[in-house]
Amino acid sequence: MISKKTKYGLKALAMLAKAETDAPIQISTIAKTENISQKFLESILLSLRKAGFLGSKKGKGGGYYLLKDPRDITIASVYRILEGPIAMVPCVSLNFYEKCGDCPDEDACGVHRLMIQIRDNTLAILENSTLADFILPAAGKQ
Amino acid sequence: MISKKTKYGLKALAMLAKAETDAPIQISTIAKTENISQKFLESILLSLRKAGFLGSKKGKGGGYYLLKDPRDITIASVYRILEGPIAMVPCVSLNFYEKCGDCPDEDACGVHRLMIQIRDNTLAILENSTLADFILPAAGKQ
DNA sequence: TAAAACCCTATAGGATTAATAGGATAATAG
DNA sequence: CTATTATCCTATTAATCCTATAGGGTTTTA
Repeated sequence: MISKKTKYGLKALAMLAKAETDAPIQISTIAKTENISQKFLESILLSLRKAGFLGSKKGKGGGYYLLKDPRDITIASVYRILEGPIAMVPCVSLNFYEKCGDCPDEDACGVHRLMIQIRDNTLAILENSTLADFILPAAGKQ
Repeated sequence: MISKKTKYGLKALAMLAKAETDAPIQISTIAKTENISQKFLESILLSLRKAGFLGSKKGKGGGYYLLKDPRDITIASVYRILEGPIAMVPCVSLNFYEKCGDCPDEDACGVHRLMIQIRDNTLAILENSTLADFILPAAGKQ
């Protein structure tokens, strides 16, 4: 299960991607449309901006806008920013690796081997899904 | 990321599957071998027994043992018992469905559609992985 | 210069996780 | 029959994480 933070982040990104305009959209607009607590959404969009997905404009007429083509924003990359590791256990994470406290020998650990398989399969899905998949009706990929 | 509960449960099941004997193995033995808090492991094995995966024997010479063939215990089923839903959001969960608080129309929600795809792909992996995959060296499936 | 809108930090309440404690119950060995 | 072994079960706790809120600061535009 992903956190609401990640879910809200994805919904916000989807809305920005659908907009198809370069004009910034305000936090309050997104919050109302998607039924998200505005203050909570603020912190989420801030993270996404610092991660390089979003640009922002301050002052009257300001707001947030996408910096990249939706096809170049993978779900995997958003997931890592908002949710953290994609792997099920730290000892098989590529980007957030941590050694197991228990388990002296990773190569001898059956759980470890299985988790690597699951990680690779999951990654294949998340790396191949992009924001663009939100917009189009669920047709095949181009 | 899965909880330690699920990870410990999988390690314990893997150890029981490897044992290849009908003789019960004691909690203390599993806890020491796998470096798991014994009391914590107790509650985990209890859940797995109630779920029908394990049998137990009390008293001297007692312990836990597998009730099924390792090939008939899918990772998905263990995951659901110890961790909960496999889906990333409740509104696409098959076994633990819950309607979104936000999001009035599920069919119109881009996140919803994507999460269904991810769920189906993840399920395909977890339903096709079994305890038996822990035992054999990572060779191809039979 | 006033209003709009993002920027940033802190914090609080609640839920969940991980572990511990302590005993009750059942089975076996001698 | 009794002592020992080992599971069974409930309750509690400490720590962490999640979600949300508060409250102002800063920048931009009209």
